[in-house]
Amino acid sequence: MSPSRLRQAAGSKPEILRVANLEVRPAELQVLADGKRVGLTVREFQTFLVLAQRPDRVVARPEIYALVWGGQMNYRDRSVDVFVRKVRRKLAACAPGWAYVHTHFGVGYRFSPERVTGTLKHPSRPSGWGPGR
Amino acid sequence: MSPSRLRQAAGSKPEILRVANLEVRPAELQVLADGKRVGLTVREFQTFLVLAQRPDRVVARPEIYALVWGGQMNYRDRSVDVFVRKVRRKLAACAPGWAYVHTHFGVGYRFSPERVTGTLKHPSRPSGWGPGR
DNA sequence: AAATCCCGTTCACAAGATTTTCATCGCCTC
DNA sequence: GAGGCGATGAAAATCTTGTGAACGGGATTT
Repeated sequence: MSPSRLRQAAGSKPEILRVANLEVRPAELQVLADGKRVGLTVREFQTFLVLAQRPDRVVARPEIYALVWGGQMNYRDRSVDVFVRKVRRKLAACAPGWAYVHTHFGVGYRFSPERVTGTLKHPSRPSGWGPGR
Repeated sequence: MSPSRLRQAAGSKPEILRVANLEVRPAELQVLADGKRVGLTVREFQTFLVLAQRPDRVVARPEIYALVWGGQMNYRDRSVDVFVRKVRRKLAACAPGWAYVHTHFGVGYRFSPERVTGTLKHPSRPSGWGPGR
């Protein structure tokens, strides 16, 4: 996938987003957690933005793929997973005690900032939640 | 691109800028580091000024290009990179131990004076960072 | 007018980062 | 408990940026 188409999509929604302890700046491809700059790469930022712009909604994997990479996702393409993981890791490093991206088994991911109590095996997991849209 | 349009843009913000050990004089197209004048050429100065006037902000390559050269940047035009390098070199020569222009992979550059610890291979690189203006 | 000098552009290649692809392990559903 | 799906870590493939140097035009000097 050419990286050019990606960048333009990045600037499509210039509005700055503020949720919980986060500040997302589409124009600068930057995310701040507690004021600290989370060093997301362009692709990572894109993936995160798609979710952050749809808070509390479960976004299906193919939809995320289509929005970030464009085109249709191949049956077992793991790109989305890999990037969600990278984003999670970096966010966790900047803001321990927070969980932002939740997994919906068999469907996709959902963005909703949550404080994390103690030591959870996985960054997050839902329980009751209907599909997005 | 004609060099005339360039010069006028240079004088657009006559205010003298002082940051860290630098003094930037738009009116004279001069930059002083620790009082010593860094011999920047017009183009070099222009490139540097665009960044220096936007401290701590990541400025995209195309934006830099548009401001200095005017017009749209071709997909793989390396002009900006080349001039950033020239500026870096001259600044480094006048003020060792300082890093001013930082690279943001896939995006562009950011100006923020920083002391450099020991021997770094590259002039600079980003990672985590405080909020940009 | 010819020789130089200075500066902006463009190349080619090396060095670095990021994105993609694989293989494996563990958890979730049925 | 079996099979499917997601989480991970790491290697492989790509794409960007850093550099040094060559090329050319224009201005200046001799």
